Amino acid sequence: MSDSATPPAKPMHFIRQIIAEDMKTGRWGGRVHTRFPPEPNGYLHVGHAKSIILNYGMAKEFGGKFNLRFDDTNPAKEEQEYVDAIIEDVRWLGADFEDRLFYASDYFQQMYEWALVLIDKGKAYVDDLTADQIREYRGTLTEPGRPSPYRDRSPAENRDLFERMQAGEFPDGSRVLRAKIDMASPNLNLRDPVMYRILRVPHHRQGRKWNVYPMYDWAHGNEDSIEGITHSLCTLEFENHRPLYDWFLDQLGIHHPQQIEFAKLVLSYTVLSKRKLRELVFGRYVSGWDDPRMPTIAGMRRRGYTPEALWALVEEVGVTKVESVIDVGRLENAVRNHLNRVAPRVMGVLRPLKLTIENWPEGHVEMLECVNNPEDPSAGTRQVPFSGTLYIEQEDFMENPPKKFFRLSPGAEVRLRYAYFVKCTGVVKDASGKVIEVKGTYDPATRGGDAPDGRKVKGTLHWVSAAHAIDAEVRLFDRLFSHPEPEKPPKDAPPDWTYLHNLNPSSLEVVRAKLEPSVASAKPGDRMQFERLGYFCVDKDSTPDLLVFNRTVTLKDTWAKEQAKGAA
RNA sequence: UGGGGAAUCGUCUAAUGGAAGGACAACGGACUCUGACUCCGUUUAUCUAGGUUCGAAUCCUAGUUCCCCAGCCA
Repeated sequence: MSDSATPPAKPMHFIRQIIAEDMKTGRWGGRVHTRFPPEPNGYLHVGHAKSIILNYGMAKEFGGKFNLRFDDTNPAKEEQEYVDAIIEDVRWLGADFEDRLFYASDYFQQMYEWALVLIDKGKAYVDDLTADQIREYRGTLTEPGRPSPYRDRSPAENRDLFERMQAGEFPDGSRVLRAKIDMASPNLNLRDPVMYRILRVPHHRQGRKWNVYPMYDWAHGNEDSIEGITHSLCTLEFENHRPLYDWFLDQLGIHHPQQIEFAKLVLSYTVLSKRKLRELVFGRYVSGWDDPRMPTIAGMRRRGYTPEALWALVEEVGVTKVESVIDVGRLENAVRNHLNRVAPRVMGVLRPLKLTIENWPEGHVEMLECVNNPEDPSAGTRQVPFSGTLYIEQEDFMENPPKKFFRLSPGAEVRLRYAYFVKCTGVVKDASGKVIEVKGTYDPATRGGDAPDGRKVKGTLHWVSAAHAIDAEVRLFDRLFSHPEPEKPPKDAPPDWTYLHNLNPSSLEVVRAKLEPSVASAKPGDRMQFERLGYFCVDKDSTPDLLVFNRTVTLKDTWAKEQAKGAA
């Protein structure tokens, strides 16, 4: 086998395998057509990102098509705001649905006619039982259900009643249309599932045209069939629904896609259920759906995560039927990996400490050349001003340093990145004894950062020139929850315990930072590395007077880890 | 106590009867004008018990654990 000519093959996860096999046998006439079918009742999160990337990725890989389809079958819950947000998120991920933006509600007429077909075949009936009665008649997990007294109405009567349901003659909840399947089935989904309910409310796209709205199980296969979907990918909890998906399509005798279930992506240190995400937003625990601490796509985008990183993560964790929890560290790592390659570097000081160079010529300023991205020579260089009054990071100075502290301390010499070697000669303290200024001297021979005498220093510090630095607000984020599985109650949980008790009280810290002047022209959405600190992204809250940054993710910090070990 | 799924390093994932491999994490080291990146090395796994086989993560039998299902939500 040749070595270099063979690109690394993508892992043959089971869905890729099924599709590859179908392509080989020509099962769908050489077609692959997938879809992402969100309900517009909330924002998309990282779990949806997996589904989007999987669906679009398979279509793309096999030369097929991908649809975005809103499953807007429940007007009571759905809103245009969510439609708009979802479209933006799907596009941002790079999932190109071209002109195939669809709405389930556009198929309501066709579904209605198909329902009449089932009625005429004696496979569906109108039931007058109340919701409670239906539940009671359904039986339990271990006992079969009983037939509704209305189960054997004639097709003619059912047709009349169903048409009058749609005509608005009956109140909400008074009747439903049910499929006539098997009240004794061990699969509860097959015990005469409801196909339509009366909901005399306006639909966000259809207005008042409909008084009956289809249920998921009835609608979904129809939608897939109408669009010519070949592989209908969904999550594990729909496995129990597959027999019903198949039953409806078989009864109708229409195009019948294959439903395939996979395990959804779950992340540690966060929650992903729509209900809980809503609660975080509307309970004001976060600033909104796009709060950078949220696992929503909008939140991740605002925080500075990239689509490439999300794609890499999804490819790395694979696609299986095993329910698993992905360590959020893997996501962060994927983000670092991508940003390391593409993010320009700048210097910024998050917690400024004044450093005065005592032997620096009064008023003198030098422009120093700094590399924009060592991983990408084509990114070039920039000039950064250096002077005798600087800011360095507070944590880069210690008056009484521990062993292996390579940074500045009295008598120690360090390099200021791209600038000069500096030796600490003293400190200035305030009345409380806190160090408020560090004094030092520089070695003029080390301009650019190299000592001609071959002398080495262990530490290199980032810095900004005080007179030239710009101020910025920087938002530092920590995990929203302090527990890897925030929904899991502790052993001694009080009765009123909820996952909100695991909210991390210090997930947000805001600091005033000093940044090198080249950053002044940055625009919202711009991403960059602050050297030695992490990756940062300009936030939309920025004003002409003040840039606001979100810390996307820190750099790996083995020194911090070392210290944590010492502290423990 | 019905039905449907799933069990492989700490985590995620390969293997399709023929040497249990990779990624992340952890640990140790090299390199370094970012304690970053990169590179090298180390530790750690087939749910259990039987069986078939020259050979089992894979096949068979019995069991165990976990997840999903009793919405007029999707």
